[in-house]
Amino acid sequence: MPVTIYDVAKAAGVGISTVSRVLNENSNVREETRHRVLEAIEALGYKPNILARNLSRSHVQTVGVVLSYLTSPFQVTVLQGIERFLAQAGLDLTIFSMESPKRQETLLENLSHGRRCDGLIVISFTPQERFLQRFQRYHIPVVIADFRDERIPSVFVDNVEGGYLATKHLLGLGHRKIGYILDHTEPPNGSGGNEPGADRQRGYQQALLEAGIPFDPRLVAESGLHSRQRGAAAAEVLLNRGELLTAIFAASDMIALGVMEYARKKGLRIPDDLAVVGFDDIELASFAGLTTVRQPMQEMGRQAAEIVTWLMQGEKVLRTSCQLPVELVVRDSCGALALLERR
Amino acid sequence: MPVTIYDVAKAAGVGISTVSRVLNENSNVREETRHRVLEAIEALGYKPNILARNLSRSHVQTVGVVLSYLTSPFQVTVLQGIERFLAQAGLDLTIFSMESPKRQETLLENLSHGRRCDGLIVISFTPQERFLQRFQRYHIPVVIADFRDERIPSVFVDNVEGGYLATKHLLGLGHRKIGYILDHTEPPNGSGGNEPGADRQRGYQQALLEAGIPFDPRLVAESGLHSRQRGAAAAEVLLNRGELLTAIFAASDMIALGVMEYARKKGLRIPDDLAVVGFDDIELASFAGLTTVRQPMQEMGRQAAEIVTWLMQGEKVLRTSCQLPVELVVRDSCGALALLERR
DNA sequence: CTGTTAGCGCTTTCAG
DNA sequence: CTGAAAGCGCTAACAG
Repeated sequence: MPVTIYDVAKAAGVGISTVSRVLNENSNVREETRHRVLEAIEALGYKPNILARNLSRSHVQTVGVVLSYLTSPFQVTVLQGIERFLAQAGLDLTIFSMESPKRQETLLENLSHGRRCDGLIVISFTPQERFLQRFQRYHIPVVIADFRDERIPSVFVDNVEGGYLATKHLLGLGHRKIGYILDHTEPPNGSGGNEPGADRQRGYQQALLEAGIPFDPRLVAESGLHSRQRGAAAAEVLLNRGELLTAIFAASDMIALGVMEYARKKGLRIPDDLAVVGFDDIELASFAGLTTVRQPMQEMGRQAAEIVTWLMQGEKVLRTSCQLPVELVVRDSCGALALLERR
Repeated sequence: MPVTIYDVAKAAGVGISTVSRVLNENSNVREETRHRVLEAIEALGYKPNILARNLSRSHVQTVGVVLSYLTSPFQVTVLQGIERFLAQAGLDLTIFSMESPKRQETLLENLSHGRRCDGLIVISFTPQERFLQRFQRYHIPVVIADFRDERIPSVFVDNVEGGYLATKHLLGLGHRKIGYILDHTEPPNGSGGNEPGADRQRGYQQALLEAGIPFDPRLVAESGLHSRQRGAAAAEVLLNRGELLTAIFAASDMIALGVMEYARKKGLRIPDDLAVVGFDDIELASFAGLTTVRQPMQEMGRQAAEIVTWLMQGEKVLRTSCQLPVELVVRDSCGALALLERR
């Protein structure tokens, strides 16, 4: 039923390889022949069968994106950047969501020899060594977004700087007791790389240090996840430890939003009673009037996508890591009012 | 280099078709033979080549999802439901984002004969007839989520009911001048189906009618898109038409959020000066304290996914449309206070 | 420049 | 139950 390359060849009075040549824009075809083939293609409404082409070329014109949650606005925004780039590069994008660590295992297991995609982008985590090796054996390039890993190409921001900026800002407003909430210190699976949350804490501590304020571990809490619920819970823990915080820096906007909700529930006014700074600058942050550290999420995705495509074409990428800038975005959640009151 | 079915056959001392049989769990294999093959597979670490399998079976074990914006929390949530179902069904999910109408054309054009996926789910719009025909010719089932179209299987909610519920609620609080903001009345491309925004308006009008309030077209505005910016702009238009609205019902939470932002900017207190009701119940709505009409977004995706997979297996789906329930979720954005003040 | 001929690795009749 | 053989539709040497 479907028209194949043979039909076209016959109709054009040429061999199939010639048809193949014009299909693949191979130059070695006389203009006239080429024309005849094109006409036959047009006349028959021929469309090459991708499946056959894939088998023959042994690739699938697809890059996979592995992310933990489709519920994370941050990750989805990175995904957007990836999608845009891939779309205009003519590559398909298939997504793999690994909601549980166990699922992550089986997922990477499959992907690493399944040839379901020619390249892979993982967001916000780094695969275990054994998977990395397997991907390498199968020549499937992997690049990481939002996570720094020396072993493979990664695109990330300067998290230390981000944490520093946020804390510095709070300090500048007169705050002395500043809490910090991160997702988790240790990566869920014990692989290499630098956890963004931990890096941001470094920046936080550095700013404190410069301001001559001793670091107090009782002012930091872990939320586990980047969710409002967890953020609120962590805020509760922090605020009930007996230390009188006047500000909280959260490792993500989602956590910060949770902090804001908790504060609201407890009748704490923001920023008067509690200043809050987030991280990421997801769309919601502007609605909530949240001061935050902006990451170029889309750009992060775009770059990651660009790098995999290079790698997929066999190009050696020297600059194996790519650091993007962060930027403080000041909004209402830590008004200058706080400054006056506290001095 | 990679181990093929031939290697396994040789190692197990059988023919390749036997290996194929055990691979595909075909019953006609003696238990002992089967065992031997399994061992060979294990020993060699054999993994079937998906590309070859795809060509042979002529399918790709993938379903495509076409959506307009990855920026829409609503669509992403539906996507989540789809992803969950597909993952456990062992199917891959590739996403196609058509940010512009022109891109939609080329996308569907390609998809419809590219055999890049075995089934398709489109979110919030309906493809033009010619594409539908082509998909049918190529036996690629298509199902729609969040849009009703008689021509193909669709999963949607009772939008009229939703609009009715929202308006009724406002009416019950004592509001008489209730505005309505929808995205657009006419579908971007002139294809069939019922626009949700228009249906919700029907419910709105019906509630008004029952309350004996004449419908005033000056109280409805179009935002064009489901975005905060557009929502705010529409609110401005509405609020400056000279009618003294006390409440606005928005066709989506994003629009409602925009309304809230605009109100905030203008110093209007919510709900005291202006009550707001949204639609969807995206995660943000609860943060914003927005009263809204909840759609079972994940479930919508799940059902759509379930239906395509049935169709892909060649099953005839009789019940070509599936309507899910909506539910009013009351939060602060239209407090009962309004009732007292206005009476 | 162009046609012939092997594969790509698996599924699937069709005989035994 | 099992093996041989014929595709699936295209790409890519390899000869002309």
